[in-house]
Amino acid sequence: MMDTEKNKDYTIDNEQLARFAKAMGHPARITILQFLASLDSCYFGDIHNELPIAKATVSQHLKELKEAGLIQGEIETPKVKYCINKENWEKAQHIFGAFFEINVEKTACCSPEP
Amino acid sequence: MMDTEKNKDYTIDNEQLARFAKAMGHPARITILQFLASLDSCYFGDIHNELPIAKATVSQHLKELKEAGLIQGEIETPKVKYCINKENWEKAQHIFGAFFEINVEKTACCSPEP
DNA sequence: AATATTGTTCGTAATTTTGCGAACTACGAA
DNA sequence: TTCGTAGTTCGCAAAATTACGAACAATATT
Repeated sequence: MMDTEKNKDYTIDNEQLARFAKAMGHPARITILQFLASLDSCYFGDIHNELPIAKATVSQHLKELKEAGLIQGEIETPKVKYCINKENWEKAQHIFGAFFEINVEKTACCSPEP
Repeated sequence: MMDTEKNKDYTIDNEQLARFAKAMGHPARITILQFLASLDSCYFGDIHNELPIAKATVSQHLKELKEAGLIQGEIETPKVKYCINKENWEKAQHIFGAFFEINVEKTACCSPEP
C-alpha cells in the first residue's frame, strides 16, 4: 500500500531531548549536575551532603542520571567518584541549544496581551 | 540557635529549571512545542494530528505545558488555539542557557577514557 | 429540534517516580 | 576477627504520570 499516511512517530532527536529533559526534571538532579560541574567535589558523600534527602534516594537519582548518560561514576575505594559525562553533556548542550534557537518573535501566533 | 547548618533546600532557580525540564520530559510535549514554534498551525486538531496518541491524552499534555507556563491557549470557537508563552519561553531559554554554559572542559573530574 | 464539529473532562487502569529505612557489600584499620 | 566507613540494593508505600474511551459542553448548521 502507498505510504500516504503521515508518520506520527516521535523523531530520534525528540526522544533524546525528552530523555535528557526528563533526567533534568527534578530539583535534586539539577542540583547534582550543577554540583558536579562546579567541581567542589565528585564524591557521593559530598553530593549527599548538598541535598535534603536520604542517601538511598540520592543513590537512585545518581543512577537515573547515569542511565540518561549525563554522568558517570567510578569506584575509588572506599568512595565513589561521579562526574559529568562530557560527551553526552555536550550532546545535551547542542540539542537543547538547537531546540531553543527557535525564534518565537517571528512565530507569535496567539494575539499578544491587549 | 546559630545558623551554622548548611541550607540544603533547592534554590528557586533550580526548582524552576527542573519544572521546565520536567514539562519537556516527554516526546509528545517536545513535539508539541516544536510544532507550535514552527507555526504550521496553532489549533488543537492539527496538534493532535501530529501525534500518535488519543485526543484526550493530547489535551492532558497541553494542560501540563500550560501549567508549566510554556504555552497558552485561547478559544476561537469552535476551535482552540494554542501558542508558545513568549515570556516564559525566553525565561526557559535563559535558564537552560545559563545551565549549559558551565565549562565542562575545565571541570573534568573523572579520569578521561584511557 | 436534531446533527455535526471541536475539545475538555471524567473515570479508570497500568506503570513509573519518589522516598525512606533496613539490610547488605566491599574494603581497610584496629 | 571485629569494627567502622562509604555506598548500593531491597522492599515497601504513596503519589504522580501516561493513556484511553466514553461522556460531556459549546457552538454552528441543517
